[in-house]
Amino acid sequence: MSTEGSRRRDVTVADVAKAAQVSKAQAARALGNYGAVSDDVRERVLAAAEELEYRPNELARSMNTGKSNTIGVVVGDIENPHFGLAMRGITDTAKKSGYHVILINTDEERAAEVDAVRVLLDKRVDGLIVAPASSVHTAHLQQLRESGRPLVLLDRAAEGLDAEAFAVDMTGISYESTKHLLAAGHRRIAFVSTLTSDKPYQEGMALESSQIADRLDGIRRAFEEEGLTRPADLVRLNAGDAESVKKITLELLDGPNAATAIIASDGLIALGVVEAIQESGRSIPDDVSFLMYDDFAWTRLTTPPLTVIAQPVYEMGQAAASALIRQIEGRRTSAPSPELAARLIVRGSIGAA
Amino acid sequence: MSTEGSRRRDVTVADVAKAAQVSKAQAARALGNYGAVSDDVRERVLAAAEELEYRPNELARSMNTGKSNTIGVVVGDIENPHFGLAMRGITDTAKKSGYHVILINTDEERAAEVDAVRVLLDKRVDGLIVAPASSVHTAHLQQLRESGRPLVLLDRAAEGLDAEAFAVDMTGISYESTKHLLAAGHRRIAFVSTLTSDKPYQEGMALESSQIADRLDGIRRAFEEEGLTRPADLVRLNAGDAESVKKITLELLDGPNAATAIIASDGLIALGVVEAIQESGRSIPDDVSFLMYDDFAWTRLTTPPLTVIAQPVYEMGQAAASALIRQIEGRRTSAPSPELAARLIVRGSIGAA
DNA sequence: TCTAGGATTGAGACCGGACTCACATCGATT
DNA sequence: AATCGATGTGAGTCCGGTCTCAATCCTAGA
Repeated sequence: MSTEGSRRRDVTVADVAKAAQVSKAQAARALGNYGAVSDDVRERVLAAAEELEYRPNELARSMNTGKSNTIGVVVGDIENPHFGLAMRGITDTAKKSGYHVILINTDEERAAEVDAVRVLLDKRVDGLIVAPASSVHTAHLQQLRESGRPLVLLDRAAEGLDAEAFAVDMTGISYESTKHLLAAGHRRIAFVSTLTSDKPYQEGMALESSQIADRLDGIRRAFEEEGLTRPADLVRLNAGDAESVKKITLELLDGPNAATAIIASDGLIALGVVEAIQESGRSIPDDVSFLMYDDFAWTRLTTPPLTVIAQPVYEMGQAAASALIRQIEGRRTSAPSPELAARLIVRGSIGAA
Repeated sequence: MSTEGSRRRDVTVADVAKAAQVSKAQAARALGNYGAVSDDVRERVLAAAEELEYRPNELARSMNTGKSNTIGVVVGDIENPHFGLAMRGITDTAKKSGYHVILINTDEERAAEVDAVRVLLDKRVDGLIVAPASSVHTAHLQQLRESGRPLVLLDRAAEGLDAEAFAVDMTGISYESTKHLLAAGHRRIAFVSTLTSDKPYQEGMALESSQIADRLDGIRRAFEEEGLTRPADLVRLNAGDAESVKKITLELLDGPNAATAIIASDGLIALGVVEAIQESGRSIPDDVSFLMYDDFAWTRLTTPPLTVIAQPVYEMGQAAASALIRQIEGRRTSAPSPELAARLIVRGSIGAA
């Protein structure tokens, strides 16, 4: 109907060659800028290419160079600003080196992740950046590793997997910030995470996420160092959607053994927790203290502004991308990976217990 | 050093064929599930494929089917949650139809956008979703359109470009919310946008962005309907980074002709404006009223919660993706595009002038 | 028993580039 | 004038699939 005379076939080197009256091989050389080509031929070919609006088919090129100049990124949820920012770091870095990025979202589901990795491999990406949904079930990544394709991990480590991981030292920062809470007199410190789990949390339980495990570890160590025991009943998992976050928050604040401080494991949870606190008529930090991971700009705008754990997310993305590209191009580590340290930014959401 | 015996060549149909003792053609048929294949052969081939862990090379497949099952997405800034959410809508929808997504960031620079489009075309994506940096300079999109490749626009329209655009009716919602402000007694209403421009805004000036133009149009209409004139001096462009946003905000609030209400054109600007207002010791809505575009969760957490214009961003992404896929697959419009209406959510940031 | 017509099958072309190899061409060397 | 190495050049292969085409195999109907 509106298709202007059937989508015309793409212009190929052969077409250019014919127009320039040279062999396909010569045209390819002139276009690809390799081999020996006389000035005369080069000019004619380039002119013809211009004239015909020739554009190389990257697919064909990839096929026999074996390089697609594309890296695959697998994350749990691009809607989460944490990943949005990391993604920005990745794409910026990739672009600088001439790589492009294919993004796949997994909704933090392992099956989707397995599938994503396979799909990207089938598309022959040059390497992958994965934020693994699980730090334990990593068979698919292990396999990927063995196939020889470059892989780096983002945000989380994976057990027994020989791959560079770009994440901050969670145990350390968690320890440090728990100390901060303890110093303010808090003992009933709650931790709320999206991490899914069949059973409620209990001491010593194995966790799917290294990140969460490390954070809990940091908390425990801080408590122990003071000769105290971390209240395991205040560790809450499965805070999937806003509804469950709110429900959990209210539970934590209820009863004689209520929490006096809550740590939100990420920005999405933080929103739910703070909203639930406000809706229940309580105030931060008078009724309950609050600490969250990730320093989003909006955390400065609430009353009071929120005390947060800032992670260099953009830099993590950058670092992951450059490390991956380095691997792809077979270069040995040039510069040691940058620091990637998290830090506690004290604002107004933590008060005395 | 650790490369386990040189990255082994990929397994191809030819390998599978040999293992199954059939011709390459038969193996391909069994694997690709087309043509006629006897049960016996099919079984042997499938078994051999399994055994050898055969995985088809999508690049090769794409090359002679002419389909890459990939769509390209070009946005200004994936770090902006607005696009993060839209992206989520796009990837979710794409996945359902078996498409994958290549993302390119342009930093809202036209040159980068032109380049992005070309690159995606070279990669032979099946179609593109573009959030055009400019609604005026659209030669590259025009060209794309003429090449016959499916294209849909996201978030913004482009002048004289025959392509479906998925965006809300900006003029309408802008008109409506300005009425709301006027009803509260505001006359000095400011509008702050990132849109870059050589000259400061002045009445009747042509703008690069249809989106902003429409919003200003809505504001103007609302004023005119009341027999008033929209104060053009309060329209501020070039609010690029947080610094300039703050500077502009302070300017707007200063002097005898200060603004009594500020409209922030997007979430990033909103953060800067609100922060500047707070830092200058003023309060919302007592000293100045505030309205912003996009209903992010954090807008409910500030004191007071912010009055916003909610856009169905996720749905816009979904709609854009399904429309594009429909085009790619040559189907005629089945369902009419969903509504995509923005709405004013009144919370506490608008008071009497 | 013979045969038409569908089911199977293998050889090979093809997609669009990159690249190998053998064969000129040509000015410089001796 | 014969020789040599450095270009130039075109024919043709290859990458890993899809797909056409002609040949072969079967089986039911006559």
